[in-house]
Amino acid sequence: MAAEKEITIYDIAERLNVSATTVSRGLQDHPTISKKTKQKIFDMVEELGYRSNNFARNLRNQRTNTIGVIVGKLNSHFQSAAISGIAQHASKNGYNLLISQSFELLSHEATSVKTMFDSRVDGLLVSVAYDTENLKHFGDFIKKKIPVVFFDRMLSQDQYTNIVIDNRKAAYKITKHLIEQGKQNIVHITAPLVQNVYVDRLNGYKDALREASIEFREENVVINTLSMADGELAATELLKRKHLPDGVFVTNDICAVGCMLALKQAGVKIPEDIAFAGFNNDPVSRVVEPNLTTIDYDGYEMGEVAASHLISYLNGSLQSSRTDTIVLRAELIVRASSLRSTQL
Amino acid sequence: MAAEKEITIYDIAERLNVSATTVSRGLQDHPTISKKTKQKIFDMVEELGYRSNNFARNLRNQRTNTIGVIVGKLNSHFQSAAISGIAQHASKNGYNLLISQSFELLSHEATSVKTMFDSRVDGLLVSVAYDTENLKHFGDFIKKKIPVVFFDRMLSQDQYTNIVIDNRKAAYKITKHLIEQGKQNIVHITAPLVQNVYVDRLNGYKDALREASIEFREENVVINTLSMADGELAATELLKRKHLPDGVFVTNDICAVGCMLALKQAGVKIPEDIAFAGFNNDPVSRVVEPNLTTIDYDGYEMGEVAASHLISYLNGSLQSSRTDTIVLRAELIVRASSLRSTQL
DNA sequence: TTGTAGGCGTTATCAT
DNA sequence: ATGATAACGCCTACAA
Repeated sequence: MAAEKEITIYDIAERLNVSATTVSRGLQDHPTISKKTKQKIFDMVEELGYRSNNFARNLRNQRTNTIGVIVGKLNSHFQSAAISGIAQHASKNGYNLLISQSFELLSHEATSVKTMFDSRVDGLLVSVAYDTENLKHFGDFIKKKIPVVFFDRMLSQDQYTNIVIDNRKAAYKITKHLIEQGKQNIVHITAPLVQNVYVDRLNGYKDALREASIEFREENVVINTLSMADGELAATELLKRKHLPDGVFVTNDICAVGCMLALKQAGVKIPEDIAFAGFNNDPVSRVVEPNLTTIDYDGYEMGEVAASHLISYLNGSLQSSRTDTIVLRAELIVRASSLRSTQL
Repeated sequence: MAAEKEITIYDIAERLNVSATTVSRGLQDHPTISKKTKQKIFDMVEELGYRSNNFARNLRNQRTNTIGVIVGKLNSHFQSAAISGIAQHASKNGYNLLISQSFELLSHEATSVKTMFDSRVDGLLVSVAYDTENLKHFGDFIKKKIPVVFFDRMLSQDQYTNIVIDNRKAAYKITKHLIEQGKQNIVHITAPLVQNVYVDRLNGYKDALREASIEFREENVVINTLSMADGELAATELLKRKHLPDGVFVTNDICAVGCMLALKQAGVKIPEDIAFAGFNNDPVSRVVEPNLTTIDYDGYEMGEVAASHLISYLNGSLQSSRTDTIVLRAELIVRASSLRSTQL
């Protein structure tokens, strides 16, 4: 495949009548190389169109300058925003990205982890799959002390760094808001209670109920995989109930929208009959009618923060504190889907 | 950073009392190595937890097993679906991905191309930026005969392979549909007419007008960057016109939705006053009310096809035909935003 | 069927 | 301030 021969530091050295060592050092801005020599080197680099060979360098340096990223699905608003933030920060710092998706399945995730390990990534950024219950499959990384940073979802405070939001508080705030609108029988639609994300949100929901002296009822918690179709299914289930709920808090905007649309089609008035709240501030939340009350948090920022922490570890500036938990901002955005008509 | 020493083929060779050459060959399933020896090698690989070092291999082999991907923005429905498809196919074939975004700017794109070149990717998959007018910045790749495959957007039939849809025909079909609904004064909202994608869609739009003997009018073409906000801006502009259009065909669902929402807020009835059509079948097209008529085409599939073609080149099975243009399926999806009320 | 030897391009060590 | 040398781990002519 390769046509012409690649220019190496030897070619430069030869033209300049210096050693390859000098060229190598000059390229790295080593202090012991004179300004004049460095200038000559850089000029020759330009002239010959030299590009350094990462493989030789990585082979020699035992590091790859590559960060592995594992997410559930690339094509969700939140995840792709996070990747975008990661990509931005990584490329700014000279790191390449190896991206793979788990399709929200532990089995795929484990395979990806192995691939990443075999590719010798310098570190890993992960948002775990729905059904990931423990972190055993990251054992190789622990053993080799390769840093792993989890973002959005987390399983353990102990061994890893996590970048998250305060899910419990956010869920509390949004549930409280629904209660303040006069709602008493609030259904909570969420994903399997494996991830802290969903456990915490459920707890926040319970906190708000408790505060308002509303009894928590098990049947008001609906579990699915938070797709739009799941939202529609949930709607048909709700419609069969003897007592319709008067509020629904879904842990994902897309699913909330699916549910809202199906209920509307069945003649339910939103927010009068049932008030709605979602989570994530996905663009669709401003398209659905009425606009969806939600929790806003910034995937792009979360990606940036996760990448910047990982890179700090890699650069040695944060070696000692490998188990931070960083909590990012998340805020309630009130829209028409949850407001009494008098407020509209 | 690295703790314990890595296992190499030499370690395996030593334990087995064979040469490293034999191990290397065994690992590659070379025909001249006996079945028995191969088995012993694989067993020892398992026992010692050997993983091959890509850097050494790449250094030696002069290829990277890495594919570069450049897209406009990661966080758009279409692009992330495409990446998802690419990632899937690439990983299945043992290729890594280097992903970067141009933010729809030629300047960023050119930088990315350079980075990719310096990273010595084996090939490139690109969806060019809005303002990319020529492919000069891919010159290094041509010179070195490194294959580049363009998807969705394309600039030239000659030097590269392109994976596209028939944009002209799709635009023709959807415009014709609007005309069949009785619309005569149809505005076309699109991106700068640099990309074939937008030129072709404009031509399709014109084709349909011509066929119906409707005069094409320059002022009915609105150019922006197709964001939701751009759609809102376009709406205010339309509202100022002496004669409101009775139909709008936008080359992107997100922008169409922004425009629809703003018009609705101003009291315009859709589809009675103005019928709407979009492009891409983004999920929001089924959320907005009325649901948006659009053109469906599959980003995931396009990504897969693009990746599979590139990989075929790389594997040598397609060397000769480096300039195919593959046209994928795209179909009209009619929804309420464009139907006369009698049809509803 | 297996082994020997050299090189891919870079950088660290030790020397000058 | 600069150089010679070895090593990173793998692959492949050539030899046996």
